[in-house]
Amino acid sequence: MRADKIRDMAKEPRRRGAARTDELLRTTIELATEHGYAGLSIEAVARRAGVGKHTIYRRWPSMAALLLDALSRVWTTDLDYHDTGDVRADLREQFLRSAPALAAPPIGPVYRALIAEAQADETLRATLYDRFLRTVEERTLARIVRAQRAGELVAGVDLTFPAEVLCGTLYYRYLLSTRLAEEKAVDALLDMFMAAYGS
Amino acid sequence: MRADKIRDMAKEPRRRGAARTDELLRTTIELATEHGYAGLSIEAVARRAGVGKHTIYRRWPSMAALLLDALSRVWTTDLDYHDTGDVRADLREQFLRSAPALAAPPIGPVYRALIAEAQADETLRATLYDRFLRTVEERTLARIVRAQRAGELVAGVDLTFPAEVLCGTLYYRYLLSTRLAEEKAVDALLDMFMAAYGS
DNA sequence: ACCTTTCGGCACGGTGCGTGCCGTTAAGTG
DNA sequence: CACTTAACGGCACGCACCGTGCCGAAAGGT
Repeated sequence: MRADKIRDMAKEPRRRGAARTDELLRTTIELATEHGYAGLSIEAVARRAGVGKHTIYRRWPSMAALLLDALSRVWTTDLDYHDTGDVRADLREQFLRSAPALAAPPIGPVYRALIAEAQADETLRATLYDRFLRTVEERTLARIVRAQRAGELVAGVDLTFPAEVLCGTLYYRYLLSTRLAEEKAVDALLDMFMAAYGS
Repeated sequence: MRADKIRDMAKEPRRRGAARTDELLRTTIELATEHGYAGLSIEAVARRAGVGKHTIYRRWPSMAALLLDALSRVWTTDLDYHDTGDVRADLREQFLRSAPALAAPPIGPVYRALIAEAQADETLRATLYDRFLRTVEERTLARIVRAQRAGELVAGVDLTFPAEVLCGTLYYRYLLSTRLAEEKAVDALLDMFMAAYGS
C-alpha cells in the first residue's frame, strides 16, 4: 500500500485490457482539441492517460498510426451528400458545411499532424489518401454521377477527374492557405463545374 | 599550430563574412537533394558546412526561414508560361513540365519540409502561400486573361478562381497523393476548364 | 488458487532544439 | 600598419521526445 492510495482515492476501478485502446484514442483527441497539433506526441498521450509508453506502442507502431485511428473516430458522416435533386445546391451545402468541420478542433489538428508526418513518409501519404481522401472523392463522384443519370449533367462524360478537381480545390485551400472555402470561392468553383458539365 | 593544419592542408582560404550565407543555402540544398526531407535539421546543416549553429541562427530565426530562402534559390523560372497563342496547349505544357520539377530533388524535399512545418505554424503557412503559391496563381491568371483578351476564352468572366482551381488541383495531387499530374489527369482538368470557359 | 498477460513506472542512449560561453580570426577603422 | 570590433568554430548545457529494456504489481482466464 504505497502509491496505491492514489488510484483508490480517485475511485478509478483499476486498469483495463482492451478498453484501454478506446481510452487512448479519446485521450489523443482531447489532447489535439485542447493543445492543437503542437505537443501531440506519444509521451504527451501517455502522460495524460497515466499510462506507460509501452501500452501505446503495443497497439500502434508509431504516432502516425495512432493518429490515423483517432482520425477515423472523429471523421463523422459530415461527408454524406444530401440528394435534393439539385446537384449544385447539394454540392454547395456540402462544401460549406464540411470545410469548417475539417479545420475545427477535433478533426483539424489531428489531420494537420498527419499531413505533416506524411510529407516525410510516402507510405503514410498513400494510406492517408486511401483511408480518407479517396472516400471523399468517391462520394462526390457518386453524387454527381446520380445527377448525370438524372439528366442534370451532360451524359457520356467521365466525371472521375471532375470529382477530384472539386475535392482537390477545397483541400488545397484548407492545406496551403489561411483562407478556407468561403461562399465566394465555392460558388466560383461550382460555376466552373456547372458551366463545363451542366446540361 | 594545433588543428589549424586541417584548414591549411585543405587549402580552404579561411572563413568569410557574408558569403557564408550563400554557402549555407547551398549546403541546405545539397543536404535536401542527397538525404531528402528526413534529416533536414539545423544541426545537420551546421555539421555539413563545418559551422557553429550560431552562424545559422544569426541569419535565420528558424529552420523554416532557412528553408524559405533555400526554396527561393531553387525556384526556377519553370513557372513561366509560354505563349504560343493556344492557351490549352500552353497550360498543358506548363503543367506537365512543372509537376515533376516540383517533386524532384532540389525543390521537392525542401518544399515538403516547409509544408510539414507549416501545418504547425499558421504564419508560416501564410508566408509560404504569399511567397510561392500566390505567384503561381498569378502567372496562371495572367496567361488565361491574355487568352480571354485574345478571344480564346469567353469574355466577361472573372478568371481569378478558375486560375486557383487549375493550380490547386495540381498541388492537391502533389501533396496528398502518390500520384503526380500525369497526362490523363492534366487533360481531364483542361477539358473541364475549356468546357467551362472556352469560347 | 494459479498462471499468464498486460500494465505503470522508471531509466537508458540517441537526436535535435535553442542558448551561453569560450578563444580565435577576419574585416573595418584610423 | 596596428588596433578594435564583429563574426566565427567548438563545446557544453538543459530540455523535449523517441523507441527500448527491465521491474514488480495487478488483472483476467482456467
